[in-house]
Amino acid sequence: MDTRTEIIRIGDSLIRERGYNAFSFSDIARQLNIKNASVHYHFPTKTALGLAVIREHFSRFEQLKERTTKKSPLEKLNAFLDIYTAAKSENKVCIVGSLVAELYTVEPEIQSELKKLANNILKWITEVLRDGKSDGVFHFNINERTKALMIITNMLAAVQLARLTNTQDFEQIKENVINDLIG
Amino acid sequence: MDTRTEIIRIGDSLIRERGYNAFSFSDIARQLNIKNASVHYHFPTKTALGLAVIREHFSRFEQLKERTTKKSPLEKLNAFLDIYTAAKSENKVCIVGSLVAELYTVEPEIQSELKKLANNILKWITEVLRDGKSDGVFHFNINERTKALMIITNMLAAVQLARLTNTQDFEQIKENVINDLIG
DNA sequence: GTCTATATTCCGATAGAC
DNA sequence: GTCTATCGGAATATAGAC
Repeated sequence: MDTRTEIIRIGDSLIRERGYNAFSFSDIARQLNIKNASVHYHFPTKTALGLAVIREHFSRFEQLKERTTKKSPLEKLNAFLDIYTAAKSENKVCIVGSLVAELYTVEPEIQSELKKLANNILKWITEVLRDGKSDGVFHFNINERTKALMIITNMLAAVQLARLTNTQDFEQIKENVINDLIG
Repeated sequence: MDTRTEIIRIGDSLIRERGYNAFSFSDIARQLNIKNASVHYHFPTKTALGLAVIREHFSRFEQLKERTTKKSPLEKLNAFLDIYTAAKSENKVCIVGSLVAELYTVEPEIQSELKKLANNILKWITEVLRDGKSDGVFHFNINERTKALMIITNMLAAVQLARLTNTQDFEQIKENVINDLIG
């Protein structure tokens, strides 16, 4: 794999495990057995790397949407929830939940890119819920956007809380999100 | 107010607004018109200050519990939700949601104190839900601990997401948490 | 309890050789 | 594309005067 891609992968990992302000180019260099300055060749500034990391998540989310276009709303939702299961298994939080805590310390470009990502996700989940409801598969009596917010907040904070309470709590929350919707 | 208390107040504010790794003793000194070294007189290390901030929240939570001992479960829950409303009004996140994102960058004492706080909150909300259910005021069909987790994750992430999506989203989530329980 | 001064370390970033 | 070397700045922390 090329160095640029590896840098993004490690950067993402460090941000979601330790936070944006806690990682340095040296951390990445060390893991790749190259020098600090070499990382700067690929990403002149930390902001440039931060943007690339968010855009990687953007791209993966677009792929998830494409991959599931012809699937059922339930399958779509499950594909989305799997993102958090993967994060939890590595004891990482999601990119939104990580960067939002440090939002006012990062440059405006990163802030606005993160907002775009969060709103993009919210919009898609809202549509999935609407479709699932008209199919008669999902059951809820509030507007779709609010229901989407309830589910996203459950999952986003579930991976965060999993670091502090019981390991099984994450699975309990995830299971309940689905059961509440289809039960 | 004495300097020590002021330092805790400003430290808490900075942690919840910008994150633990993004604030410095100089930030606090500047706001108090004193010098870096004077802050170190009150708190020899950043870890000592971080611990004091968490313990301040611990103490406030204990006060909330005492203050509401004779109140109804619904009033207790509302008092708890008000913590997040207050945070949201200042565009801050809650102390747990802030520090958990940087958990693996802080010293073990802070990690363990934060775990104690989170589990203490979870335990109390679980009991409040159990009481409200036996009173016939709260309605839900899953175990109390899981329901408590659902509510806490909703609120914890609601203040975080409020930084990225619409301002009204927080109120929508809060309203739905209550309605879902009593409706 | 606050100050000046300073030690140490680390970080983001750049210049220029290879 | 990676290296060595280095700059400027900021952070945590301490010593010692007032």
